[in-house]
Amino acid sequence: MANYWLMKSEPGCFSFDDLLQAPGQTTSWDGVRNYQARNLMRDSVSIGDGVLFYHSNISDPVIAGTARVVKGGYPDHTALDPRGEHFDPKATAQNPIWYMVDIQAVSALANPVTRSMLKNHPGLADLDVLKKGNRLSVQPVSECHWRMILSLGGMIADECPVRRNNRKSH
DNA sequence: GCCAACGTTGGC
DNA sequence: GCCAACGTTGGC
Repeated sequence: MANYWLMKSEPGCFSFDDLLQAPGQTTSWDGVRNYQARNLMRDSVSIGDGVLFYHSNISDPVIAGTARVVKGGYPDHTALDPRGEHFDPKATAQNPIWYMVDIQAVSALANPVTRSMLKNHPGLADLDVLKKGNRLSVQPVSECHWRMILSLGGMIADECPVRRNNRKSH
């Protein structure tokens, strides 16, 4: 069963449009230098998983589009390049320390889902990216949240069936 | 531009 | 191993 993730990028650095224009509409998610995000990419992010592409650190943060994982965790070789900005002197070929995945664009959202739209949706109250102080650049997203967000984005018609079925027990 | 929250570093 | 200092993230 595929999993779902939210990945953050500052659009001034790399935007969803940049991904659409990249060769094969694919990019390596390199340069992540946070152990928690590293562990997720190394151990959990797998081929076929769904990705919400989130534009962070702008006046109106937004989920711009969706992508899919086309290559699971593998060593981030940019840590080995002494001239690159992601160089880590502690990394070696034998002990790469840092890992990355490859993602390929699937589609821009018909209606980009802004942060305020996310905050206004009661069903998304516990979405990780909305939590104060959450800086993790790769975050797990439940299937329920995934569906709600794609629904807000005008990509699918239905909302989360689990939520509908559980409503009586709340 | 401000500043709260977080992760990392390094002295002890 | 503690924790203060620091740098970074990122919403507002």
